[in-house]
Amino acid sequence: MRELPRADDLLVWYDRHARAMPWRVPPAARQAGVTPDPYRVWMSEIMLQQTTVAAVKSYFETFTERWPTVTDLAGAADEDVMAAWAGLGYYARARNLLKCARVIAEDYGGSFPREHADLLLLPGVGPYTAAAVSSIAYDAPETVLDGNVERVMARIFNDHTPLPQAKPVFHNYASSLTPPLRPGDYAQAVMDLGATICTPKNPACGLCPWRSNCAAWAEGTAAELPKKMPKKRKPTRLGIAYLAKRVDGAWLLERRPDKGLLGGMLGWPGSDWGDAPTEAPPIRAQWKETTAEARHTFTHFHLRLTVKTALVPMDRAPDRGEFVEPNVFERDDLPTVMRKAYDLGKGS
DNA sequence: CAATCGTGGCC
DNA sequence: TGGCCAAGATT
Repeated sequence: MRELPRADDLLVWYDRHARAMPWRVPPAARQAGVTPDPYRVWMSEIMLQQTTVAAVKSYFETFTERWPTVTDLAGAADEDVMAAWAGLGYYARARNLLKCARVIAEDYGGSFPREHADLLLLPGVGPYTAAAVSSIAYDAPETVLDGNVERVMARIFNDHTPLPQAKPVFHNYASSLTPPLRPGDYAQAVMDLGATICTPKNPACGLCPWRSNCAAWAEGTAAELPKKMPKKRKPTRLGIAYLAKRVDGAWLLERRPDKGLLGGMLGWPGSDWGDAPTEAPPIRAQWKETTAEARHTFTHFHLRLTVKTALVPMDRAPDRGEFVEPNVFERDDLPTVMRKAYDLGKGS
């Protein structure tokens, strides 16, 4: 009978191999008494939802330099936060980030609650993030269950139950391994293990501190776990984006509604996105079609965006959207799909 | 509760 | 190229 893996063995590994990250207090400093800033822990966890560490780093630096405290962030203008988030994706996170900051500033006197149950009530904070903030920021013995931990548990216990069905069971596995001492470092250690050793493809089992306790290693099934439900294939949708440039260089843009795809972000006025998009120019003009189209893949569909451009006189009012002066317009305030359309149409 | 919600890197 | 994957939450 194989023994359960011990948290201590992982912590020893973590003390040696913890990756340096802008939001992380390294294990040595932590054990010397340095405590993490809950605001930075929360900020990083929101940004890291379904997003790679590499993609998050520069955004985290920008946000925390521009808004050093949750009170600063609470006082920011919506459009500034959305623009700063542009390119990172899943824009509901940015809207909820700001909502949450305002709740913390107004209802909690600027300090984050410690309890998992209280954190769970905050906008944009779900079971994972509540456990992450509670454990990492306050060293509470909560169990984090993210994609890394799911993979590690599936392998340690050689459980072939497909996700997401297996989630509750995997949480029980993870909970049974969570230690009362250094739970914050432990939470980060399991995730680091999943990110660097117990990887989705070609896991480096030879370097794993838990190898001798891993059922999948013993059975040779590590690489095929965790099992997942088959995914649907993505349909392709078509659309038209209208890039109107006024003779002074101002661009015609539109703020998208808060709900739905790219909610709250700036974008080019456009058609619907579907099988046969209907023409919907936002202003009367001589529209020209660019030769290439913008291709972009969202979570659940492919988009092929036809870009049309026009030059319009100063005195012509648009039916939709607002002109943004050239000294105010920033390409990088746009979500990626809109940047692609801009890159195709900016020269015309 | 299954569907929705971005993007970039990797193979 | 296209599917997979990443420190998930919301409805």
